[in-house]
Formats: sequence, structure tokens, C-alpha cells
Amino acid sequence: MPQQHWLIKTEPTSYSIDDLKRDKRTAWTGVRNYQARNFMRDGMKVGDTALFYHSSAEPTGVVGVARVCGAARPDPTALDPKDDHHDPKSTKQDPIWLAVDFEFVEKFAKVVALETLRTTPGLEGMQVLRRGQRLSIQPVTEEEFRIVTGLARGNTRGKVR
DNA sequence: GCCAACGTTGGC
DNA sequence: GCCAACGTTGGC
Repeated sequence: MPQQHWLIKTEPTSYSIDDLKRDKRTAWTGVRNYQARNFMRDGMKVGDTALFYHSSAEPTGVVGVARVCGAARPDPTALDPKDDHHDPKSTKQDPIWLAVDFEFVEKFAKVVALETLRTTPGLEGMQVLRRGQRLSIQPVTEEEFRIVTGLARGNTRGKVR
């Protein structure tokens, strides 16, 4: 399986690209959606890269890149009764929820704003642009990944609608 | 703060 | 298995 690409959402007040830059790597815990879990379990491989997306931010958009550095494993926060993300349905025998590990790759000099994604040809199919889309882990095509990182580096070719 | 969209829960 | 109620997400 070749390297795949993803988009991972986070609220920067909870965990931001600056936090990842400081930490170098982090466990992506607290995902409590079956579709997102299945992407971690069945899709994500060590070495896959992800667009790091800030939601509920000003502006919202892609702020950098992270790389998968640890494959899916039971999410420890689901098993910890003291944790905010504790889920009593999750047990050691049957963990239900999973986490992967991400390492910092880069922080963009400028946010690639949601508004920019919306108006950039070639990105029309991105799930994050769909109204009401709440999935916190989304697959992204190689082409979409390339366009977004290109925008971040100031490549505006084909950008104007 | 509002509210549309969506996933989950639980009564039946 | 249906579906109304509810809680959450996330753009605005």
C-alpha cells in the first residue's frame, strides 16, 4: 500500500499545531466516531501524512502537516475512568476505541483558510468542504494533498477562480 | 451565541 | 427495525 493522505481536525484551544511542534509527537486520542476509528484501524499506516486542520478557529483551515509515527492501538483515554473521554463500554478485552501517534512535520507560514480551499480548483471533492461534515479524520487524495501544501508555499497557480 | 447537520440512544 | 429525542460538531 503506497503512502496515503489524511486530514485531521482539532480545535486549537484543545490541541494546536503549535502544541504538536512543541511536543514533536503526540497520541491522537479521544476519537469517538466509528467511521474515524475505522480509518485509523484499516487505513492509516506509519508514514502516512495528514493535513492538520484547525476548526472553530480564526481563521479555520489547514495549518500544517503531521505524519503517522505509530499505528492504531487501544485508546488509553477510553479505559481511564478519570479521563474526560472515558467510555465505560470500552474494556481491556474489547477496547472499542483506537488511537494513532502523529509526529510534527511542518507548520505553514500562513493558514490555508477554509475559504481558500473552497475557491481552489481541484479541491471541490474535499470532504471538509461539505456542509455539515463533522468527521474528524478524513481521507484526502494525493492530488488534494499536493494542491493544499502548494497553496501553503505560495503557489497560486490555478488558484483564482 | 445561534443553529443546521449529523450520529447515537432508547422506547416501542 | 423504526424514529423521535437528544447531544455534539463546527461554521458563521
